[in-house]
Amino acid sequence: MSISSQTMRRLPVYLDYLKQLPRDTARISATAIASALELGDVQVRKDLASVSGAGKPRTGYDTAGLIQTLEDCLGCGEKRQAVIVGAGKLGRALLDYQGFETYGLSIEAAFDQSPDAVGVTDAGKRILPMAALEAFVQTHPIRIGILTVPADQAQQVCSRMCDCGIRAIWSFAPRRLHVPEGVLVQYENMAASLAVLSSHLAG
Amino acid sequence: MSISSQTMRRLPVYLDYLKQLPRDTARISATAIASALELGDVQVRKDLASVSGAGKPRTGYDTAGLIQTLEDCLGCGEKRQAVIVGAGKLGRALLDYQGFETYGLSIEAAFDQSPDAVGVTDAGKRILPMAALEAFVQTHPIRIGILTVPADQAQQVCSRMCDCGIRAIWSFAPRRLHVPEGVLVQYENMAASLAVLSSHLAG
DNA sequence: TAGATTGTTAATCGATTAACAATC
DNA sequence: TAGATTGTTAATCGATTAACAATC
Repeated sequence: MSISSQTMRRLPVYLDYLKQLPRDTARISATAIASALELGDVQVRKDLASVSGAGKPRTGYDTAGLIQTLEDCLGCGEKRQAVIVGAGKLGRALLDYQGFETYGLSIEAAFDQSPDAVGVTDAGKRILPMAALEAFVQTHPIRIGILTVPADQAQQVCSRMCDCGIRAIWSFAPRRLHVPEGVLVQYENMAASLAVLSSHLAG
Repeated sequence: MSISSQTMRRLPVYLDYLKQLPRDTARISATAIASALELGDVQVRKDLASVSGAGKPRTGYDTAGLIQTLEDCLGCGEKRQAVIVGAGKLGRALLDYQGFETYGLSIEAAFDQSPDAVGVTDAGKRILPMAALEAFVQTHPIRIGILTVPADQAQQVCSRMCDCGIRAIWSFAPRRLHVPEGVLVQYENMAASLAVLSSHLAG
């Protein structure tokens, strides 16, 4: 039974909520989670059922157990290695951001075509020249590529990533990408969010 | 007739695509747009119909006219002013990013509780102390607040934003926010995208 | 036992897709 | 005219919500 992508997107929201609860919260009900997160209680129960199945009538879920289950499901325990291509402001911000480690993502290095960008960041992460991309990816267990290059270079860099074996691409570039069968592209479309905000202000 | 939020999110995607076409592309069909963006042609036609209605059978849409219509609809012409609270790496990256100007968003200043953060960025944008937030928002036409503080400060900062008249909040903090009636919160949930990527690699 | 909660089955809702008439 | 394309109406699909039996 595969988990729908809508459910998958809510799992880290539940996990964040559970982790910020007081330490002594031994049990928690779907009803309580739903009310805190402003979601439907049936939706929460259904989402949790799709990964856990350990809820008990009357008492709810064991908090620690549920956190463990969600972490397992999101792969927080594993270390999934990624590289970033495009060491502009956004690329460097993501590179130095610690928060993704919580979810098992470790960004190993960034690459940039500009010789000026090459070096080491404040957090001690390496920025390497573009020419080093293929060798680096092939000598490390890199499976995720993060794209923070300008739109007009996105397809070209994406193709290079796919060619050296990257299986999942997280793209911040506003451009639809063409990838081989089996490679997943996840678009982080900031302009889309902005459009929704704007239409609220206008309407 | 109000535009659905799914459609609204696709409008900037269409706009980006149209703007990168060769200058001499006088007309374009929904079929062509759909095939380039890997969407359904009926979906594109329906989205465009909801804002334009200027498509002509056999010839398609006037490219320049469609760009203009989309820009109007997304408010690219207006200047919507925003502030950022939280001048960490992500906050500063967004502050200095030029790309949002294209969509009519102008980030006027950032605010941070740490005295060390206060100053001026590379791009010449001001970072001010938190105490200056209310006065700044009330003396400028700020309607959008961008939240890039840690999760545990998000609600408190969000409330201050709402209190001084901000009507739309774009939050990068992994925390559900409670806002008064009429204020829109748009969550940019990076962990959710990461979860989808991870499940692809695992599954 | 009574009551709160889970998990499942059925109904609803919204968005996408298919079918087709209208038009240039 | 013939053919490509638009825009609309109906059908489908997926996700959310409501109703309810099961359980501790």
